[in-house]
Amino acid sequence: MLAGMSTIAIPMHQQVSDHIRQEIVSGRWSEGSMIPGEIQLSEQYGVSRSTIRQALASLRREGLIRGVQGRRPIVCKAVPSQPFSVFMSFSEWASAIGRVPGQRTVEIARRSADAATADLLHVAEGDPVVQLLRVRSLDGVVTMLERSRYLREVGDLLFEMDLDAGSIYAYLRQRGVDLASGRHVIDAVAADAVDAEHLGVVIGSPLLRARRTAVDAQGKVLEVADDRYLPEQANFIIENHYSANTGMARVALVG
Amino acid sequence: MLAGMSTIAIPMHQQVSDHIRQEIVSGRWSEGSMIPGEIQLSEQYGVSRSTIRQALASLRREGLIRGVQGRRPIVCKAVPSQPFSVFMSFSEWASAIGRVPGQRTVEIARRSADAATADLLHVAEGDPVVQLLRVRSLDGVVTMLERSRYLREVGDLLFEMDLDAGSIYAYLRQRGVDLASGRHVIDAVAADAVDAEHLGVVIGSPLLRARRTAVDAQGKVLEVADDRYLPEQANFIIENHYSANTGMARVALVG
DNA sequence: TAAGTGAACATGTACGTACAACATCCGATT
DNA sequence: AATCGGATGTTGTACGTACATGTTCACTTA
Repeated sequence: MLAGMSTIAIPMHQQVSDHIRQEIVSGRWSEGSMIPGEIQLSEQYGVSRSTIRQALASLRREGLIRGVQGRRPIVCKAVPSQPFSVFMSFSEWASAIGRVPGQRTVEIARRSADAATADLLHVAEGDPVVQLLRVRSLDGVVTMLERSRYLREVGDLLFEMDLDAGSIYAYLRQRGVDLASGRHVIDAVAADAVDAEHLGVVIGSPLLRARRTAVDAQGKVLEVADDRYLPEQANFIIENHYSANTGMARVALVG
Repeated sequence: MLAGMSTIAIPMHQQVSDHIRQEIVSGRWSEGSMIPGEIQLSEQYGVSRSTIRQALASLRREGLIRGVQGRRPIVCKAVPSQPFSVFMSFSEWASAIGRVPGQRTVEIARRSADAATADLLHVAEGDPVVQLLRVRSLDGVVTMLERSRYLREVGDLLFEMDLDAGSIYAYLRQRGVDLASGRHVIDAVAADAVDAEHLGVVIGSPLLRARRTAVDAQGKVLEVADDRYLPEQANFIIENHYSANTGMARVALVG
């Protein structure tokens, strides 16, 4: 039976999927091999087949297994998937890929929101917001220029922090600000004068832009950012599978 | 009741989710509003609550609705997730977002693989591959320049097809070629002479590049492509959540 | 007026049954 | 020997029940 059962109410199907996920990521169930059938799993875990199906549905969504009707599911080959915090935070990302993150804060300021910022942050035009401009590097190599704007109540915390020391994301979480989801809109832009100066390229050079929005559990927008990467230094990978839907889209712009 | 029911076996839950999806994308159920409860839907469609839940689960996965226990689900604002085929195929994508896809084939040729192509397609250098250069448009507006290279056995099928007519992806699937997963590596590049000519921009303009790899169920690489988008016409959106791992990553390049 | 309580409603979890559709393999027939 | 069936195993679909857990709102009470 399940090892980690405790008194707090963790749904059965989640306990099962967690357990199976362990089998997979630990490598005990190797890539490409078939996993036990639904009936066998239901006997093994002592739950109904419906519950097993619910658990397997999660794993399918995550892309860990896939299969077709009539055949037992097989373990997918590893996807280059990064957990939320790694994808949201430059510092945590750098650490996760074994590089040393660096940052130089060009400016931090509290000022009134212009129309565009107000719209993105869902505040009124003229409301105070905290604006941040940072150059970020990997192993000392300049990689990205970050323009962030924070909701005032969140941004004010940043004045108490040593911005060049560590991860803003980790700091905010420690202070009770919990980001729950994020959205990256990715396109390409030509470097403007500010980009050119800080990234060390000529004006007009192609940059990879990720416009980022960070949202808390209640759906309140806490941060919007415009990150511009040197395309030689970093890029984004999206991997998707026939059976597993992932949170990505290609969109067309009107006009 | 359901309008489009027919004799062929489309699962009930899919018919329901298709129907509800229509209500949403058509705007009849407006963004942010609550949708009917599960019980009410089950009476409306004449199916069990289990079936309704299965339908709603799909919509939740696609990001069209969201909700919490005890409260009726609400219609999400716009976009997020697209199914595999929509993300892999330009034509299916265009249709899904309500635009008319267009294409002009500049060249289709069978030639020997150069070193870079051979490496990506996992064939020997000099092996024959099928190479394709197409300009793709939305509603008649030039959007993307596609450079594809196909494994010979797959690419040969394309000579029998009217390339300017429809979706290669759909055609290949019909011919028994089933793509199972894909990978997009996204960055920015400056337009070269070929890009400039076909996309109507000046050399050096920033373009959004997606280097695409399509793989079948056995893990064999069938197609590699270099798609260059006008950043004003299309971009990529990645949405991720604290709890759900999705198949995306930001990577750093060495050297 | 403000806070608290509970009924009504809604979704989440878990069980169960029955049958349909598909894959695989083995044996019989050609 | 090759092909065609059918048995068997497996997942997909659809139904149903029961109870747990969470939200909302109207009404009661302090």
